[in-house]
Order: sequence, then C-alpha cells, then structure tokens
Amino acid sequence: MVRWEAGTRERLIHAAFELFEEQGFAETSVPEIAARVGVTSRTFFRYFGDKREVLFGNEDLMAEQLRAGLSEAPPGLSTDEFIVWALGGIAREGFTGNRDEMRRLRALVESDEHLRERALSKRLVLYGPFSDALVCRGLSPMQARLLAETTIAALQVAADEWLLREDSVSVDVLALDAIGALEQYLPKLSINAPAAVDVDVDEIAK
Amino acid sequence: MVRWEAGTRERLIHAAFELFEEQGFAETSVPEIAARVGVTSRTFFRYFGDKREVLFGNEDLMAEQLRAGLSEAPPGLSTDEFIVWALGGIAREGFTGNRDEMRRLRALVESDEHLRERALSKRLVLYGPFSDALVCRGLSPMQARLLAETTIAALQVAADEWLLREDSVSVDVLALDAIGALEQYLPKLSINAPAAVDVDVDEIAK
DNA sequence: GAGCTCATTTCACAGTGTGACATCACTAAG
DNA sequence: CTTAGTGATGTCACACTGTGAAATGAGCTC
Repeated sequence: MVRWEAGTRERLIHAAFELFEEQGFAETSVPEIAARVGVTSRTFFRYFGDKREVLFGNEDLMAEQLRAGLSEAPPGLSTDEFIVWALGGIAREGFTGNRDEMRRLRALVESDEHLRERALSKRLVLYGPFSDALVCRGLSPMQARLLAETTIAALQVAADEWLLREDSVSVDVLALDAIGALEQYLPKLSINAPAAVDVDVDEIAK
Repeated sequence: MVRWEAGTRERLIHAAFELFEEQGFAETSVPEIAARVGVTSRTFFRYFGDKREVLFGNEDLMAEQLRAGLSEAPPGLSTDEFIVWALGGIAREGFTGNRDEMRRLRALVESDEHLRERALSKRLVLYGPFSDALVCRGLSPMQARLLAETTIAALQVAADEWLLREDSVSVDVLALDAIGALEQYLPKLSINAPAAVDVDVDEIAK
C-alpha cells in the first residue's frame, strides 16, 4: 500500500482546471483546489510557485523543447529560412490535435486579468530561447530581440486564428501568412530615417 | 491648518520609489511605504490597485495621450506613413529629457520578476489604442494586432537603446532603424507558404 | 451651527505565499 | 532484524496583500 497516490501534480492541475471553469479563477482558493485532491495547500505551493502557475506548466515545457529544437537547426540556413524552419518545428510540436482543450484553456486565461498578465510573461519564456539562437547566428541583441518578439507575436496571432478554425491548416503557415502581410504595412527604411546611428555609437565608446 | 497634506499620491509614489531603491521591491511592504508618507496602507490601496501599480502610473497616462494623439492623424496617410507619424508623436511626448529618472525606473523594474511581468502587460495598454486605430484604417483585427505589437516592440527596443546612450538621437528614429533592419530578416511570403487563407475564412462564416 | 463632503482611519477578514520542523511509508545497508 | 536514511507530505506560525464596511473629523456652505 502506497502512502500517497501517484501523480499529485497532474491531479492538482486537473482539479484546478475544473474549479476555475466552474466558479472562475478569482473565486477559487488554493485550499479549495488542494482539498479536492486530498492534500494541503502547502503541497500545492510546493508544485506551483503560485496559483496562476498551475495553468502554465505547458509553456515551460514548450520553451525547453524549443531551446532543444533550435539547436538542431540544419547549418547553412539564412536568418529568414531559420525562422521558417523554427515556426515549422513549433507548429509540429505544440499545435497538433487537442485543439478543444487549448480553446478551453484560452478562454480561461482570457477571463481573468492576472492570468492574462501571466500569459504575456510566458511569452518571454518562449522568445528567450529564440532570441538567444538568433544572437548565436550573428544578430545584434537588440535586433534578435525585436525579430524574436515579432515572430512570437505572429505565432500568437496565428494560434488565435487556428483556434477559431476547424480545418487543418497548420499554425506555421498561418504565422507566415501573417508575417507576409505584416511586411506590406511596415514603413520602409529608405523613405525616411536620416539614420544618425552608426556614428553616435562610437561617441559613447569614448 | 490642513488636515491632510496635499499630493498624497505623488508623495506615495516618491516614497515607494525611494524605498524600492534602498531595499528592493520584495523587501518593501506597503505599510512601510504608507508609514513614510504618514498614512495608512488602506490609503495606499485606494490610490493604487496593487503594490506594483505605484510605479506604472505614467504608462496609463501615455496610453491616454496616445489614444488622443492617434485620432488627430492627418487624413490621407498610408498605413506605413501612419506608423511613422505615430512613432514621432510618441517620441515627442514621452521621450524628452528626464532620461536619468527613466533609467532608474527601468533598473528597478528589471530587478523584480513581478515588476517585469506588470511592465509587459502595460505594453498591452499601449498597443491597445494603436491596434484600434489600425482597425479603423481598414486592417483586419489580427493584422492590426500584429502590426501594433511589432511597432510597440520596436519602440521598446529603441527606448532601451535610447536609455543606453547619451546623445540626442530621438527614439522614433531609432525605432524606424530597428524596423528597417527587421524587414531585412523577415521571411518573404513569396518564398514559401501555399497561402490557403482567404478561402477558408469564408468557410467559417457559414 | 447644522449639515454636507470627502479623504482618511479603523477594524475585521479571506486569501497568498513561505520558512521551519515533524511525520511516516518505504528502502538500502549492516 | 535493526538502523539510518530518503522524500513527499503535513503542521504550525507567520508576514503580507488586498478589500469591504463603518466611523471620523476638518473644512466648506448656507
């Protein structure tokens, strides 16, 4: 006879999800979640740093997979090819099937201010590895950051679109469509921008 | 003799800023801040929804100014001209002088997880008005969102760059430079992407 | 000076998150 | 068989966050 049932973490996640859907996030307390699983709230906080975190375990997983996946990029890709390749990987790993559960999660997150906030900062976790990989490929930190943020934002938009649909278009195609359309609207550098940049960088160095 | 000193809100902000710099954000309690100003913590929470908010009053102000400013855009601008114009406005309103205080604020925010999280969601407040304005100009909600996020991200990167410098380059120029460089790295739609988009959108409508 | 206003205080409270220490089934030596 | 871990959980105590509801009291108005 085992002293404790296995899979406490998973059961906590499940119970939390249920309760949040039944009563709302704010109206559900941690002791309540713990009670449904038959543990103490202290145990809950041992598994999850805070109440919100119970819904975002996946994101951390995706970030790890992403970091691992990005290091396996075929050599010789140009930066834009690298992005296409990375989007494909993410789409294949994180966006197959289980659309319905993702929809429910999305609805939950959208329903509460604190959850929306946490979701945003989870994007940081995603574009962190991405940005690092781009720096390794020779981009400046600032450029890498902007490119990573843009790509992840496109991915997010594409994911939203994907969740609205029922067909089987893959997320990376949607993301690339979005990026393509984006380019059409971005101001072209040549039009304006006196570009007093490169000069002043040196002045600071003094 | 006045029962209460004027400008409680400003004095709370000031006291909080000082204490956060002296001891760190996590190590400073709300009662402590309130005590330094000579009020109760209850009063603090009447001015600020939560402890973090005391550092982000400006962002809300900027968002309002932005929303107001965007509605005054000269007619006849194309989308990319509109973006250039908007960036100019933001730079003129929010990024003149007081660089040193902004640097200190930035350092504070970077020093704490919860503050970084809040800073991110404040960006939502900024790109909300932007995105709305773009929708009014005929973009689809998704496109508007992506374009707005990209622009604000560029602004953020440019602001970071600006804070690192001492010269007088304006933020909007830096942002446009960043966007220019960004375009160079974005995958071109023509290369790939079978683009199964427009068809399926209609199918959903049924 | 009666009454009103309004920022603030006071009080009570539910919930969050954490550190320190106790418990107890199970396990690996000896 | 005993003994000494090990590791997930419980227990307890606590500081802090954030929020309703009612009381206070200075200054203003008529």
